[in-house]
Amino acid sequence: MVKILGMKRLHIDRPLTLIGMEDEVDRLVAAWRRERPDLDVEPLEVLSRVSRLARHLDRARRLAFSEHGLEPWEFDVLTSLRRAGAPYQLSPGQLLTQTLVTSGTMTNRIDRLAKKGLVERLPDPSDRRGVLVRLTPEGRDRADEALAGLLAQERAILAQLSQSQRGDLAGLLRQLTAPFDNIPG
Amino acid sequence: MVKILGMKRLHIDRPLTLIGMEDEVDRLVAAWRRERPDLDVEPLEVLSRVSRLARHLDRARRLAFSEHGLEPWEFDVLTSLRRAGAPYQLSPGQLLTQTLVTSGTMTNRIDRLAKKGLVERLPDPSDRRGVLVRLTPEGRDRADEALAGLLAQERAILAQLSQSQRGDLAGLLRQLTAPFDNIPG
DNA sequence: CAATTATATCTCGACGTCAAGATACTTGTG
DNA sequence: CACAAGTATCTTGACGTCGAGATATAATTG
Repeated sequence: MVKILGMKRLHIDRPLTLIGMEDEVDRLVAAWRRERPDLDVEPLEVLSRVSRLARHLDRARRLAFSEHGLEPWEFDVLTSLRRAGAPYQLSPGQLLTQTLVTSGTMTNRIDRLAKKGLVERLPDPSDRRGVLVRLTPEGRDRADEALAGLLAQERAILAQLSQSQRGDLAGLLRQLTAPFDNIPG
Repeated sequence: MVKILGMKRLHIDRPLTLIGMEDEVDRLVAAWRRERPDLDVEPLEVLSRVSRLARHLDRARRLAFSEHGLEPWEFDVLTSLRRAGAPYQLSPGQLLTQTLVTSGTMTNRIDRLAKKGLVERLPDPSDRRGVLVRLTPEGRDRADEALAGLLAQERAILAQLSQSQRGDLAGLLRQLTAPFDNIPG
């Protein structure tokens, strides 16, 4: 790599063959530096990796869940209810905020889960506009099984990192997500 | 927090009020530890944050791009071509692997971009099955503008971290993405 | 060189999501 | 208490994606 005196090149040359492997984002960043040497594309080093990794995780999860006959979106809803604790019920509105989807989507999801017998809709006794969505016993079991499978898969992916690296990574990511999660982003 | 002797509790108590803010995943993990104290949910600390952050980034990007009259998927395709360098052309197949979508989706995307005059389809002179997708001058300009906007936004998000933290984060993420990007995941 | 297999792209129908608006109920105000 | 504003959920239509299969061309093999 060419050294350019006086130019802000804050990233450090890494001997990739020793420390780790090159990834798609390294290639992407190199391409931008070639095509747009006037731009500082350092942000992509972090945020493009986040997006791409998320994409890969989606695919991997889809696979893991299919072994339990669940779609990712089904898992999201069922586990939100499961986490709520007995009696495993939340309003559609509470489910919205947890799953980051719109209300139309959630109505549709609840419909389909109810048809499969994994949740049931109950009238909210304290607000007649409202509804409560409750996990059925089968829904609860399916959620628990799928969670165990997911964790096994995720542990395998994270085996790339040491325990302390995982802690560091979680901490750094928290710093980035906290503004979104706390300020109504 | 309760201390449980003899139990593997590898995460470290952090004084959140001093070091940073709690995020949605902290709440999620706390809920699981309450509902399923038998499970080790540590993997979620990293990978759920990756997924949720990616989701937030999608939304933020959508906003940034809309100022330039582009959708995120349009940006993905246009910038893939832009990065390729002059004459800014790639086959649909090359675009597939860069954007992680299926061939049916890419056909559709190219159709729509061509209708907007941002790309054009040319026959591949060396393979009559093939097609080349080429950026138009306007397509190139739009890609460059949108990229500048995106980088500005991402820099703002990353201002949460110091320079060295950004470097650390990029490195840790690379270790996780490299297996997906190199082994045909 | 014919037959087979592989590759590149496109077509098409099903599906999930979103955004905007509709409906029904509740809360706050005077 | 009446009325306006707010809230919770559902409905609807447009849209983008996927996945399986179709078509056309290339590469391989005997």
